[in-house]
Amino acid sequence: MAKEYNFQEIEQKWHQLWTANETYKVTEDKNKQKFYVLNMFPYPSGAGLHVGHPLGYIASDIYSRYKRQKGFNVLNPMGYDSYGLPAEQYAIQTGQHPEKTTFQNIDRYREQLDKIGFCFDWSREVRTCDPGYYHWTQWAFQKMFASFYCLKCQKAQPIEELINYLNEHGTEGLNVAQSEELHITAEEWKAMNEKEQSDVLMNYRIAFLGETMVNWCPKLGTVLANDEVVDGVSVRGGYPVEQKKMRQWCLRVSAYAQRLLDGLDTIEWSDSIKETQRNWIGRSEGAEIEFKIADSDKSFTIFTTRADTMFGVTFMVLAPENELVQTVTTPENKAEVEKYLTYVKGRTERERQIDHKITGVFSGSYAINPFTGEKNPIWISEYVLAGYGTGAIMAVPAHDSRDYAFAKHFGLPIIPLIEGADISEESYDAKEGIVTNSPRKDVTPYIDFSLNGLTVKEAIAATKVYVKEHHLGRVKVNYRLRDAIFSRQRYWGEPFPVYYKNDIPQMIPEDCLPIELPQVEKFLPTETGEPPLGNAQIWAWDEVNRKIVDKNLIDNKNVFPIELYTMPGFAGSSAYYLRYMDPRNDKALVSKEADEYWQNVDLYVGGSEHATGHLIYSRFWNKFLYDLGVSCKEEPFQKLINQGMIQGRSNFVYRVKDTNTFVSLGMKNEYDVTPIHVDVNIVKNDVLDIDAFKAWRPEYETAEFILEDGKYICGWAIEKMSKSMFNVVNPDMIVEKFGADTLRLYEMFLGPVEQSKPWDTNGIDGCHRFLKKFWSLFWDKEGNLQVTNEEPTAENLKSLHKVIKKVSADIEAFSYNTSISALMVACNELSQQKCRCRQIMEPLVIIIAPFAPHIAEELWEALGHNTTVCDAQWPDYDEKYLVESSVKLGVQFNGKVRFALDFPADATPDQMISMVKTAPEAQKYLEGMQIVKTIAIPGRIVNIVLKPC
RNA sequence: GCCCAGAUGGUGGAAUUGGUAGACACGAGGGACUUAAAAUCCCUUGACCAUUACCGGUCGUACGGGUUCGAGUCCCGUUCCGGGCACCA
Repeated sequence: MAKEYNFQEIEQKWHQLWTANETYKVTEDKNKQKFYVLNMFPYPSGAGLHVGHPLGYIASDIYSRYKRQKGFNVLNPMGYDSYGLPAEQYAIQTGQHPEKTTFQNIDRYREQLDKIGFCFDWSREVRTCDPGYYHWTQWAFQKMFASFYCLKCQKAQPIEELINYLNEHGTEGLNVAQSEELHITAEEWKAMNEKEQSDVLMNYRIAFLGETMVNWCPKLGTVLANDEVVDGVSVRGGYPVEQKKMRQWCLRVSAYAQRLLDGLDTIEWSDSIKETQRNWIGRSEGAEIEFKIADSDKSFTIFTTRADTMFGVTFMVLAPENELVQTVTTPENKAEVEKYLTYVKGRTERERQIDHKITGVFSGSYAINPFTGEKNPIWISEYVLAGYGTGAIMAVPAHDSRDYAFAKHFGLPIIPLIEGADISEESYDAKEGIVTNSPRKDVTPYIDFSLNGLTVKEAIAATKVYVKEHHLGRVKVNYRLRDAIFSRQRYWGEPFPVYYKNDIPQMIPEDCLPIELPQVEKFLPTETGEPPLGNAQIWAWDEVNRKIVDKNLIDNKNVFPIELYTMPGFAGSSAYYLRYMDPRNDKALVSKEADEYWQNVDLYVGGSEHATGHLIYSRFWNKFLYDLGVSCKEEPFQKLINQGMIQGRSNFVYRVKDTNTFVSLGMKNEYDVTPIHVDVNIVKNDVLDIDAFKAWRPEYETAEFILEDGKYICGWAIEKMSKSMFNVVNPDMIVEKFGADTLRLYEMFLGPVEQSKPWDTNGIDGCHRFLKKFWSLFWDKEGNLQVTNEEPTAENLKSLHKVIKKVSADIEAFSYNTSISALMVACNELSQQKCRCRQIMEPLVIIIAPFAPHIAEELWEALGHNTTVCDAQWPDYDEKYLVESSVKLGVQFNGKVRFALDFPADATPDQMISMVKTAPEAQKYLEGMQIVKTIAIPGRIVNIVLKPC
């Protein structure tokens, strides 16, 4: 009896040994080059790990193991993003503390992860809900509170510096990131009381309390960040979201907009994700130009990217929320304007986003074009957004499609400014062409400024210069990137280390951190509408004794209320990669030594759905820590691989209407049938297990079947993986049936890691079969190791070196499916060659180890090694074994292959051509023809171009 | 509407980046072993034509053009699918 591949025994054995020997524990080792591999840590949901999770983990595990064998000191940690809404929602429903369910879920995740054989260093595990961890989330928040962003030095600076500046100069000449432009003299600043000064500083702090329009989700009872809202509904739960003005903690992410944009050029991420981030940041260069309101001493500023179209402005538009609306509305128009504002208020964000109705109202006032002196009517319309630019625009209907639609609808004039542009049907928006009508001599015969004859691009530049020189406005860069709303009205999140003294927020001293999440009985908001933390009794700060005390002790002297908000989900996930470097440090987020050794993440693996959330926030967070000198690298994730989504592959059975008879796929068109989802776990290769089906549901017990070829073939469709479609595949079942090594191999063999693909177990047998074949290479019929010390043949060496070359290159390129193919080929070749030389087999075990570590360890041990295969050195290939003495090439005439010919490997192009000319097979093609041209590339191609004589 | 990435057998996918398209695997068909099943092994498998057999031929990488001795790969246009952004001035 041959020795069987008993994967269950093997895998269990090695899991135990790995744990016992701490095989995957890493320490900072200055003698070795570091390599940091990181997976986006999971949120431990109640549903457990599904087959989509391991995809990325396996890919990065292979890379980690490979790098380790290449001699790198590899950090490959894992942890849990363990604060979040689902656990809290579950707590509200069942009364179970979210910590309890979260920990249960974590245990289940760990169990599932362990089965797959990852090389995580679990001694470095972090959990975002652990006080030892969120200590540093709170700490970073306090640092942001204590900082402002200097635009001149493009860096976060201590707020004290700003205070000093205000003391000396007021806001005069201040070039910093701010919520709004303030004009305060040093004297005014110094005359302010504490509360007023605090409010002024909020305008500059990187973490600040802001009265802003927020996305309020009534159903979830909390505010949401922009990336948590899609199409006017919450990403989690899909509940409606409305705009509401609220006082919230915010992070001044927008201050870093330019650095976030520039940094993209220094990192190796996919073009599509960089593009997504660029869109999200939304940089646009333009100018702010001031328009005076006619018959008034007031004026307002608009933002435009098309300064060249100043001569085509025919009206102005204010956003309905713009503060100037009241000012510009004349008494005669007041009633109409009020009516319109009421209409706009009644429209939800979602409605405004979905249908773009052309609506608006004339305010009665006019604005004076600073170039031409023309009076343009000021309109109010919802198509202008309050949150972007200045909330006011100059309308150039000839060259902006929205202005055009508005002008047509309300019968406003349209003046073309570009030569040859046809604007009879639609506006000409392209930034191309030659400018004309600028100025129009009939309107402004006196102006000494002309754009006529310039291209649009030249005209934009010329206008900006003119605006600057004549103090009509300023050149301005706008970003769409908004500041992040940083507070949530929820329980299960990091508490803010903040208390309120006379309504002025104060930071709890750094040495008193962390402020631990208090226990509460109920997880819902309080009866008075306070956030859930309002239910906590022991939740007040005693300033004198420096500790948390009972709320009843609140007085106005030294006990104060603590912030009731908690931090959002992205707080904990924004700097976790730094914490893994030094996870148990209670003196700092990360020690200087650990940070300088591990630097940043070399390879980050995770889903692309985080492109505008986590991947922006953590870049921002890291840049801030970089400014502080905590992180030595400006970008946290050097290379990013986005694993594709795993979709579900659903199966259907077809029930004949009004019967309990099911008809096989091939004949369903002959009947009137209803497709019904069937559990994919009772279908194999689209063939239904009829007995299992009958047992699946009581109503199918008596089911009858119309078969084809004695089988019931199911239909299939690619759909989202979901319980209701019975297409969820759990990795545990695969591990049980085929082993972790097969699962690993198969998930990688499915296709490129970055591609989304349906989960389809149809091919899993092939991978399992390969492992069995591989296993049997090592054992003879009696179950003894058949590896010998024979000298390998040239053929053996060639097979081995070919596969080493291919697999090394493919792993570096994350092309795991092709490396597995190469391993399969090598296995077949060596099996055919009946190769059993140790010199061949040992390297083979080493290169299969990243993919199938359990079987590799077992064989490595059988080969007589008492070290782990993880530390076996990755073999180098030698080109000399791959060189052919002769190469068979197709000989082409006029680009068509006619016959094959053997060429010496070192033949020169000329020699190749003369060989072809003299080859007997060639004569019938050469006859009566003359050679026009010859092309020969050694090892590649030989082609002779002929034409008749 | 704008931007990005794609389209290759019955299926998942290869193709050294311009050099014999379809590696590898699944599925399917045929065969061997077996009382039988499982497992294992061998052969066939892009389409069409030709053929007793051998040797062959034509067409083929979404569609239409182009560059080239030669195009899945490069260029122009079209269609379709996926992703992102979207009254962003």
